[in-house]
Amino acid sequence: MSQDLIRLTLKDGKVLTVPRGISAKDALMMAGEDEDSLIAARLNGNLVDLTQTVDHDAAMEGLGFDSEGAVEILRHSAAHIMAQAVKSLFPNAKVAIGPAIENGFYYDFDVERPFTQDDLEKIEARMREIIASGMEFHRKELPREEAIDFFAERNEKYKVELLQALDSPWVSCYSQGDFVDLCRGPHIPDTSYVKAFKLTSVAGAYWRGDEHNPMLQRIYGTAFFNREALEKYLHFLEEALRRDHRRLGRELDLFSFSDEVGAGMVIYHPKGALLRQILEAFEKREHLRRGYQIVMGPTLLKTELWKRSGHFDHYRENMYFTEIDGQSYGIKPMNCLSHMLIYKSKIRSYRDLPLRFFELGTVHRHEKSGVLHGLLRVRQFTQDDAHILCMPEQLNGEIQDIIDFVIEFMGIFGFPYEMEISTRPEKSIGTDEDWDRATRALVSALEEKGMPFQTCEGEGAFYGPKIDIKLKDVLDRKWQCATIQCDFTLPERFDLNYIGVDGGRHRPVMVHRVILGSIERFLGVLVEHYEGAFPVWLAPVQAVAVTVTDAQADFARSVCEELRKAGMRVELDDRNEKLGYKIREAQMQKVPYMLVIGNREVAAGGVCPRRRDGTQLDLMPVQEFAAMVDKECLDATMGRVGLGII
RNA sequence: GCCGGCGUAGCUCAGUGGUAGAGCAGCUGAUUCGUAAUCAGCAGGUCCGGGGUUCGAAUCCCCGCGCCGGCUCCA
Repeated sequence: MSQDLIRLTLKDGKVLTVPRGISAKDALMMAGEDEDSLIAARLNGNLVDLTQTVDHDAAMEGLGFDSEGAVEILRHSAAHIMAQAVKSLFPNAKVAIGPAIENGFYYDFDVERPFTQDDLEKIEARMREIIASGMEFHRKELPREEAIDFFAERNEKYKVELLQALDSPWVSCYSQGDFVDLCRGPHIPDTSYVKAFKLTSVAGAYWRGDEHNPMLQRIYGTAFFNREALEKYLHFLEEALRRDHRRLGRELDLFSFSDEVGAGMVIYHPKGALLRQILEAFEKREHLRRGYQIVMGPTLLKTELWKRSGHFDHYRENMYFTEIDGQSYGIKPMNCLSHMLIYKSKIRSYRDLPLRFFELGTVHRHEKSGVLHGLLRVRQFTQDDAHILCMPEQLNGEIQDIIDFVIEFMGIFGFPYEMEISTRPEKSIGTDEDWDRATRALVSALEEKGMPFQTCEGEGAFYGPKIDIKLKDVLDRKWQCATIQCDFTLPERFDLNYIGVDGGRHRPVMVHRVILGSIERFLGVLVEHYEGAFPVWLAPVQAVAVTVTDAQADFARSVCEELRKAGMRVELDDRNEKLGYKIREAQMQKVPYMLVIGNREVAAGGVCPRRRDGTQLDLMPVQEFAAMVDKECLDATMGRVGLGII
């Protein structure tokens, strides 16, 4: 083969012989790719610009609009365009970093005054000009020192700082028009590829995320290859807004917050409290079925005890303290302490293990004011918390049981989920042997269950490795709820032990775990997931009886009474309003069943249920309706919950 | 905690220095009606709290509380 030819292996396995030094774009066009749909290329697995020249044999693949990673390249380029616009409007602005993120991009700027909404509009307008002019992105490689001089000259101290932290002697910069930015690339060929974008918000953000650093101004935006995709995304945002649990919580009269009470404290109204009671009743039954014992500990415990557990040293900032009779007490931020004391209340034998203590434990954590968010981030919340104390050889089985528990619950609520194992972090306690054994127990439990999982190296708690379960709601948003954590410190600090078969004392292994996590957060997620239209087994009000006129009130009352006796949660709407009005209201309250009661029903002595989705069922006796709803509840919960759980 | 925005009737919001408003919800009355809003009338406010500027503050300034969007933190 001639020296001037190289061989490119294409995605479909075909080999293309091309001149050495050809651009990625020309090579891909020779391979039959459509110029208009290409935005970048993959060379030996690495993303590169279309203008990249190829000097050696390689594997090559074109990146089209729909390819994985394509939209990230677009968004990153959009961030550059935004930075160019900002620099042209605010020449004194210093640029920091501007990556693509999930659903969009951002760029951080150091500016004299924060951006306003007006500024965003001006920036958007300038971006549109830049996009319309179709400026090409040019890559330039230069020695790092040269780049430092370049940016230092332009007073771009953040870029200089970034460059100084880099190891490589050569770096790359990209320019479009007069704007030059330090960047690894790749980028879209020219600015006109950004067919649809929007700047969404502006917020303060610390340089490198560290609160000791200066605060920069971050502008968020998003970009797409076509207008429809942007519209779809904006529609998704609207959808999320409609499902917002804070709004639905008010509209459905579930809960509220009050500035007189204080930030981050939930007030449950009757329907919200009922919903929570249903969840809790369900949980208690499920834990008892699985051999957990329900326990209850106090809210206030002496500070001395928090010192012994290590919470005082490691978690004090988040705790509330008070003084009673000259004694310092701390309000519990976790439930483990009394569980430790229950374990220690008598001598334990290996025959007693495993012990599984379950508590719907209400804890207080002093979260920073800026992070509070509806039910999802509060200062007082209740965990479905349990601590399992077992022999090391029982650990694997216990973990498997918990995983089964989680899987079953996620199935009942209709959530897909992902699992992650987090391993030993740098700052941690315990022997290597402990960590290995516990980590292996977690990994093998997941493997034996055939569960796929991700590994997050060094992300474990300082006291032990953990499995986190992230559920995904109907809008594909991820929420952390369940977590399974091994703990080497507490059994040690509280000197827990059991008498083994050999008659000697041994240290039990401890597992902290929650299934729903915080009941508050889980409720918030549930509200958003179902958009407030709870499945009938969870709905605080399962049916509303609606009279057509006053004449049916007595019969309607007797229907409600009968249904209540059967365990149904039912309300009566006998107000002097037109039927349509009452139906509309029940519909907006998302009640699963409406029982319209007019003269026909009175005469027949039965009900004609109407489902929330508008389907109309035939006349049936009241008892038959109750049996039907009971079955519906049981079917949705794998036979666990019927009528009358509360 | 930090940056920015915001706080007016139960809810959604108008009102930018000169007598606090609308729609929905509520109450009263009429209407007694068959599957997503009947009509009329009435009532409803420490304009988040405190301080200041001003002849006069919902409106301007300061402090605090709370909410929203982020950052950060998350044993």
